[in-house]
Amino acid sequence: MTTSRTRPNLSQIATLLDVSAATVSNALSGKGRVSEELAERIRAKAAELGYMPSQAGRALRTGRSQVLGLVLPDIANPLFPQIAQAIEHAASNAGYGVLIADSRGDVAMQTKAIQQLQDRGVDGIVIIPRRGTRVADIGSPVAVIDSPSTPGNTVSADHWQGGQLVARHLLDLGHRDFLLIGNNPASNVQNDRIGGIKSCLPASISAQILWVETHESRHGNGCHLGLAEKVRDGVTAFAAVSDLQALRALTELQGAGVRVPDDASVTGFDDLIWSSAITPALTTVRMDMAAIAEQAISALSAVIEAQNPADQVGSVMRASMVAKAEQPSVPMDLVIRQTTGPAPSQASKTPPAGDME
Amino acid sequence: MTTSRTRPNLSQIATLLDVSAATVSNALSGKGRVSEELAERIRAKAAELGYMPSQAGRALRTGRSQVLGLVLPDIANPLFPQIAQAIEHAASNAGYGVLIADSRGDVAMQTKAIQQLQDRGVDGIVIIPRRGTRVADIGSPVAVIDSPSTPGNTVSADHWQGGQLVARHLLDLGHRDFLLIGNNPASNVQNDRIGGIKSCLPASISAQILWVETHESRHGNGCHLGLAEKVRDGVTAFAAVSDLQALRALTELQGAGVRVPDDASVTGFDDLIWSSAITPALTTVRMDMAAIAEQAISALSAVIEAQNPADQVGSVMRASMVAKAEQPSVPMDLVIRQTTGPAPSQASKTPPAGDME
DNA sequence: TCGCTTAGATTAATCGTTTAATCAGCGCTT
DNA sequence: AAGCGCTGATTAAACGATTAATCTAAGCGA
Repeated sequence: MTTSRTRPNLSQIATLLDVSAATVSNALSGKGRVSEELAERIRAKAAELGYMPSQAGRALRTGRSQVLGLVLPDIANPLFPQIAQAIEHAASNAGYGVLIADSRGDVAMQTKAIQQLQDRGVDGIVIIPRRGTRVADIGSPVAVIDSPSTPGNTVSADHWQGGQLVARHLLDLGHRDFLLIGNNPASNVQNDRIGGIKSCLPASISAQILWVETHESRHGNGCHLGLAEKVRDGVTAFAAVSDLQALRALTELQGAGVRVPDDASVTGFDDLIWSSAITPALTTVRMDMAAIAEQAISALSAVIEAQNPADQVGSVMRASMVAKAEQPSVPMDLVIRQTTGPAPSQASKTPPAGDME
Repeated sequence: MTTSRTRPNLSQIATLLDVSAATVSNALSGKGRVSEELAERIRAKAAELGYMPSQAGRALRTGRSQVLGLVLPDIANPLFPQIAQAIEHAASNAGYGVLIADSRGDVAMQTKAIQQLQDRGVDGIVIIPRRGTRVADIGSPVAVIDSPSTPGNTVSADHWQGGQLVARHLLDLGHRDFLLIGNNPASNVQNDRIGGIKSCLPASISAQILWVETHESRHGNGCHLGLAEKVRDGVTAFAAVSDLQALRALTELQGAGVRVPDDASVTGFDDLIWSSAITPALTTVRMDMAAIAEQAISALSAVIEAQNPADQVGSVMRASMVAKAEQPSVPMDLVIRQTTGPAPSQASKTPPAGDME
């Protein structure tokens, strides 16, 4: 009942077993030379007391905190849950904790966030850069998750191939008139996705591109995208570069009386949480975040372990600290749900208004 | 150019200034007795070298890691970005880092996640419990964010009052026939919201409740909720307990040809990221996460500072470690957008099919 | 001038772990 | 029998910051 709840430490185990603290340390870490018999007794006692090494003590001695930083340019990103979950899981499996940093959407603060993480003594940093941003050499091991076409990228989904998945799926359904919906043309990720789609479309296929941010900067935030008019012009396939845009497209079309998928098909990217909850459920392309996180963490810990902790981080001989993954490009998966269907027959190219039920 | 990039430490500053390390420590922390003149010189030198105290060294000595744990039952929760951002910001202002823990939706793993955080030496834990879950005494300072009606709650939004906001808004618009859409009846938060709504509705008002999970367990996942039929039966106001359900309702209604907000109004809760991006933009109730996080963190750090680090955490005299906030209940804000409008006139109670444009 | 207080600094111990260096036996070889 | 090599353990020195205890003058009143 009156169990002393002080976390046990090495020397407590040591005195209890009448050995030295060093021996206990050696026994538990498997290093040094300890007889198997004694090692077993030590392990037993440690387990009995529920011993857990003090991170602070260990960190001080080894110079390793066993903590990674995770920085996203905009933590409000709807993908954040997926990313954080995957990174946390992979990191935890590798023995690391994950410290989050927020730059609140401010590009300048990204540097400050990184700085803060370093001040807290993280061993490395996983960074998902804001679109277009290059990550400079920050003096810590770092893994970059962006897009395969970004220089300095460690690992990411194969957005291009994801785009091809979308294109082929829609092509197979008979669609011949596309509208590609992107948000911001400065994004590598979005450009890859769009590039992938276009790479699969024969020259005979019509494919316009609509950049939402550009459009909004002219017509105001939350303005109509004029998608119903596009349908009247013959567009039957709306391929958005993110589920967010796809949802916007879907609701705008539905509100205008265009039936999805009967009159037009809609696809997205990322499989955000609500994509399967809406009516009709969204056809989308999912990235294998678990695999990506796995690659990122293992590449990152390789860099961390490679660098000598006693290293003065001097001028010479400092290899780049940005991690390179074994498999830098992870395939995406097409998730076919209900917003995609066969292209409407040519005859009813202009869908009748008021057609319902 | 060949600047030694080793992080400077106290003794480096000390030897450089020909004083003792203790004096440097005292000068920088403002404790102890140091002449103002010397203190100034020390601060200057520290700034010049970009000195940052080693967290490991400090943690070892003081027993404080300056790190908080954040545990959510399900990190995939779409509210997570908002929460994480707010908590991180408040914690950062209070000098804490935030370590995330994921229990991957598994209730049993929640305990393990907490354990892991403690092993990493966090000073305290912020926990948003899974619906219905009680947080047992975990032996660390803890702040609980759930609902005001939850025993042991530290701080949360005033979900009841939020519900009242919704009810009054819809009442003002002339609605007299409500359908309340919840997800799971075991959730304190959802019950509070629904309770708040109902508390404002006179007895003359019809208000049914639809629990989505219960409904789905009978009709399969992603099934139709039969909302269009409800409209035919006279319902004009759909008040969902979360934006996720509201979105589902909205798309189902739109798909069935019900015009929102002309034929029916829809409201949600939480103001999730996409709520303003859809057409029509969703009327919802937002919680003031910044204020909530602020309260949680300040209450938590009060508990942390109150406990004696040298405390053996023995049997006696251990006050409860769950933090109590000054203002445990933070008002919510109604965000009126486009999914709510005046109730349709009695005459057109049954909306004509195919009415459009 | 002595003694006392006090400002301003230093000493040294401590937190818990790791690890290089050392040491004590013991069995074997030559 | 002296010396060598090996095993299984111990010693002691870090890592970097904090802080209680101590020390040294200087200032001041009596």
